[in-house]
Amino acid sequence: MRAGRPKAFEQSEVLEKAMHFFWERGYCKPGIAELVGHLGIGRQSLYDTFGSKRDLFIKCIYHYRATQLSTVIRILKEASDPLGRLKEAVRFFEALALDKSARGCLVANAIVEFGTDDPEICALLDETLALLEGGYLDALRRAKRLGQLPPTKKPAHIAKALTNASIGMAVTGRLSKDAAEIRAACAGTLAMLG
Amino acid sequence: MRAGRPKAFEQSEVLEKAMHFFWERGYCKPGIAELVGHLGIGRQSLYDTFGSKRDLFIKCIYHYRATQLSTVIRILKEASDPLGRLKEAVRFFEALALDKSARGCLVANAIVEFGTDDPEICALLDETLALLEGGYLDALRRAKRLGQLPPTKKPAHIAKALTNASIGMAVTGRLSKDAAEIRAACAGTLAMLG
DNA sequence: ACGATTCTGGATCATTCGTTCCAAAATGAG
DNA sequence: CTCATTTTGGAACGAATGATCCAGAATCGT
Repeated sequence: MRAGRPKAFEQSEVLEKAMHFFWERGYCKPGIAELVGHLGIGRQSLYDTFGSKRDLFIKCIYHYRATQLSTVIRILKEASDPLGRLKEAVRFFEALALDKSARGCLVANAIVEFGTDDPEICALLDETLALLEGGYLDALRRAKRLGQLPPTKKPAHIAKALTNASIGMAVTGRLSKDAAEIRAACAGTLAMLG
Repeated sequence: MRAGRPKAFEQSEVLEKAMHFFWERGYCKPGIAELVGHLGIGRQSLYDTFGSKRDLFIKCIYHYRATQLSTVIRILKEASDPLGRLKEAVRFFEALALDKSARGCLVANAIVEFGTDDPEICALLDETLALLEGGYLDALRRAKRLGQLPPTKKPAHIAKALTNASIGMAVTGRLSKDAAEIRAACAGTLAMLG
């Protein structure tokens, strides 16, 4: 097997950079030139490796799921102290909103930006959101079984409401608000659990 | 005072159409041609009357505030039964999310789309959100005074959390989800009040 | 050295962007 | 009618869009 010049970059590293780029700058606004400038590879290498801008973006959503969202879900699936895990997860989104870069959440941003006119991406985003909701639901059910949750609360409802509030915090995080305001919103949200 | 051909359109009617257009299609994606096609006036009339695309969008935010957001705030400021008003307001955003057109909320959409790179629009959106939060806070304080709210709940926190959840519902509404799912999320959110 | 593979960036593509210029048509008041 | 004003849309602007082609340099295995 003859072989030529080796790849000068790690595909996964570039994907990581691309994810952070779209996360912060959005999909529609920045052009290819700006994107390439942030990736550290040539324009043609980009098209050869990842296909179109849209293809790359879809790969970034999967990467976001695997590297960012998965950490919240891992927290929620831990066996001990499910109520504590729930608070921890909400605090994760609080941290998102507190972040100075005001990136929000890649998935939430994409939901808004793509609207309904790209069914494939839309379905992918919906599916991604369902993963988070599933994590919440799992922890809520265990919390209820342990008596950590008032018996009147319905896990299915709260799971959806927490997912919803998480998205809200991600969007709120795009405005650069006082840390105190964000913490207050988070504290209010946790009132759902008591 | 000599005068010529009269204006063939009502400025406020065109503004209304423009608002609905940006609401549904976003700001960045659609071009001027598509916009003009929906307004029913000529391209040059658009620039003469409203200035640039960005100028028009800012006017649309004000219009949205005056025609859409104001109805929620009016509900929240009604004197009687503040807890009922709060539920009514949350149900307003539930209706937003249930809407088949999947428009979400113009303000929430704009927050995501503009990120941090347009300080003027950003400040306007922040200010607009504060109006909603103020409405929630007002009703919450009155509810607490009337004993409709558990004394442990802090109106300032809940007001921010409800604002946050409202944004979340607006974003969730951009995905076309089952009505049942949206109603469940809404029901869970209302658990904050009990 | 040779062939194979990859990287890079300039040139180029058609398209679209927001915007401006302009000229013709329309319609009012004096 | 005349003049002022407004509407309309074609033409054009420079800039930017996403994407492709291509040539040259780089770097591997043989």
